[in-house]
Amino acid sequence: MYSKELLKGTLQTVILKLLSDEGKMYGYEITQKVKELSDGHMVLTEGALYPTLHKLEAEGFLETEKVSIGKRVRKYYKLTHTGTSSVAEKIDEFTHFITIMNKVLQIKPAI
Amino acid sequence: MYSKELLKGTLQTVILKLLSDEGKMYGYEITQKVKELSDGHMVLTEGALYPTLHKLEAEGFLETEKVSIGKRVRKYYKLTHTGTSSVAEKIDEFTHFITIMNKVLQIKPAI
DNA sequence: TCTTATACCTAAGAAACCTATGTATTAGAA
DNA sequence: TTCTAATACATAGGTTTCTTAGGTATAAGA
Repeated sequence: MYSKELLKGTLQTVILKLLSDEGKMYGYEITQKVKELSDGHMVLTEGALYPTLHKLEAEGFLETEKVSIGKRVRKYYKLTHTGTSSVAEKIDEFTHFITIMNKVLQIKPAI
Repeated sequence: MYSKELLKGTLQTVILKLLSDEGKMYGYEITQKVKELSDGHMVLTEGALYPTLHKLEAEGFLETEKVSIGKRVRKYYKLTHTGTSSVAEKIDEFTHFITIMNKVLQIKPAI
């Protein structure tokens, strides 16, 4: 089991990248996709996910579309233009961070 | 400029690894070493560093030795036995974290 | 019928960090 | 010689981000 502390600050990047790849997703779908891609190692709690989605929407990175599925309402999120242009930047930030950490820790690049 | 949010959770790992390599260091020395190794990209603020050092000491990972330099007192930190055996574990946690993030973000391993 | 999965959400608190501030010594430049 | 920058320690208050815990409701399957 590894420290969840390391995940801090990565949630926005993960959400934006997934939406960039998938086009549009709803909250629950994002939690499942993350679980799948990480082989169960990364689990997004809803208490972290939903506030972050709302924040990204409020800041203009995401926009929503409500879709009725029977009596239930799904809320789909997709990238705005601003959101789209921020994805590459977020990924770059992350890879840069890893590069620096590898230097500071003086370890071989992680797989 | 990259987000400082990503650094959260890495400070303990950085401190323990540096002390593992260097034997003993004092606080100010650690800030300088990190700046040097990261080519100026990572800057440890004192408001983050000192509380973390005190915490690691209180938890038994570090022990201290005071050395007088003229009228000034330097506080050297070094790993305890517990601290030494935790270093590899911390590094493993970090590399595991990167592996998972690369999967989730579906990007090529960072340099 | 009962449990699990799906699907949304918020509130309260913890943890880690930054900013700002304080104190004091030493070295170097003007 | 005086002033600034570097060295060296430390804490207080605030912010951000996350976890824990709880709430509501529909749908599917045992």
